Amino acid sequence: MAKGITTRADDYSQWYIDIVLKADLAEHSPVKGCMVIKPTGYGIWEKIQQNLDRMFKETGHVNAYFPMFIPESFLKKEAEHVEGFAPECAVVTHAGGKKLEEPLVIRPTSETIIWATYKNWISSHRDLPLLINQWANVCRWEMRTRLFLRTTEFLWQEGHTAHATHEEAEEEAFKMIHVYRKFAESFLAMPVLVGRKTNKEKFAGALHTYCIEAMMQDGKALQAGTSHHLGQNFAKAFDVKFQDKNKELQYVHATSWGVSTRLIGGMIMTHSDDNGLVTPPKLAPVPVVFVPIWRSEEEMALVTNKAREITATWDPLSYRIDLRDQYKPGYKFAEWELRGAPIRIEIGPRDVEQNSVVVVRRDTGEKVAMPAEGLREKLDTLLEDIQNSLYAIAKERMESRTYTVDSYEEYKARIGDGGFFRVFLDYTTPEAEQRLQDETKSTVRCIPFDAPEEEGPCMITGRPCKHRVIAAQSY
RNA sequence: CGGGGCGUGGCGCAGCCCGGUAGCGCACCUGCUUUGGGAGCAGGGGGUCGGAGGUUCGAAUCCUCUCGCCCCGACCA
Repeated sequence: MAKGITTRADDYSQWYIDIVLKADLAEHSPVKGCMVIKPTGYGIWEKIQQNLDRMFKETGHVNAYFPMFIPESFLKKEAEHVEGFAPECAVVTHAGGKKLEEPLVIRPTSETIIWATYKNWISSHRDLPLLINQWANVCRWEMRTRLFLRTTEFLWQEGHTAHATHEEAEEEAFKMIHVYRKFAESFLAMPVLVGRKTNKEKFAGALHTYCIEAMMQDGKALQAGTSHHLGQNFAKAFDVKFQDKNKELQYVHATSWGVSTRLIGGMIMTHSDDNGLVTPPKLAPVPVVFVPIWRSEEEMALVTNKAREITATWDPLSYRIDLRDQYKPGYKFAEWELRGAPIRIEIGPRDVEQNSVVVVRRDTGEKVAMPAEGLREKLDTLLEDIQNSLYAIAKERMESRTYTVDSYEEYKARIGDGGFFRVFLDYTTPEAEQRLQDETKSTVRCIPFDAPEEEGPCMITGRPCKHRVIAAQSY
């Protein structure tokens, strides 16, 4: 067992904290709720950025950057929006040694500053659609924080688009939640449910919110990404109009969508084990690490030269040779395991002699000898196997822990054990949802897109429902 | 905001009850031996104990106030 890591069975929450700290992903900063993301953690974020950014650009979006300071009055322009964010905003009242005329809010999200700007960018239907994304930090003063899952300041991307019609905006919001789904599945190896939030759970200021929800190893749900159809709410608040083909002035239709460093928390809680971090190969900053083994200077030269020879034509970012000589091989094995490197390669004098290496996969611990010839191809296959296997295991877990329940009594009895519950729940008014939250500390996570038509009585109010929703405890 | 915990070399902790001028492990530096699952020995450097005030000949230790962080619950990506 790894040193100093609480087991999941013992205390899941403490296990998570131990992983983050011991795998050297992040540490607490001097300010409450803030964290320093260390190179190992940031390397994962960079992989997330690179791959998502590509997906955004492939779907026609471009990047820009808007400032983090927002005039306080901007926030107040959209009533629902203000209400949603006011309590968690950090406000700058002094700068340059004096009190500011108007306080500046540190962005909790950028809708307001962006729509104030779009007003000047949009005048004709020819300016639409406007498809912009930004990578940024935002700040939300939460009561309770957790490393990566909920920090006072966090990194994210926020897409903000403007469209000529309701239908186009709807299509965009729908398209982007599917980009997130695809990213979660193929890069994070994290299966997700795709669906719509209830009115109670939707973004303040949106017509509706789409989401992807993942299940962590303890059975709790994690909202991993959201996409909002904002309708004309912000266009009206910031007076953003365009002239259509019929020379009519129209308010534009908007969307916004985002994922954050929370994804790293999701990745950890989906795949890691009691020995440390497990990183899906596609997000691993160092997918393959060589640990050379030697007893003398001669052996060191022999072994490291062999490792260099094997990797001569490889992408330098696809592997690392751990040449540190202050640590013994055993220490390095344990350390790379703790840090989640998907594949470790042990290479010592015996291997050099046989022109082979020992390959160890992080997820299963399986250890096999492989010939040095054609190693790269074998590793690529193995990395793919690991990626697929992680996904398959997570998917199996999510499916086996999704239950169909009809009675509220049964729900109350079982919700504490975790899992997703397919239930009839009337979300057309807040009543049932409120009771659910008060009585079971769980919420409706989403109305899945693929929920089949199925009639039944709400398990709380008895009112008729047309399909089931997913309820669960969540992070 | 409520409950719990903590603040002492970089990290983790002991010392506090019964005041006497700071100790242990890890890490770090030097040297030698080691190196296929978290090396060993020897030598060495580094802190005035979260902050302020008070009691006292003397405070990490006692008293008062204060600041901060973490964890658990009520709000949220």
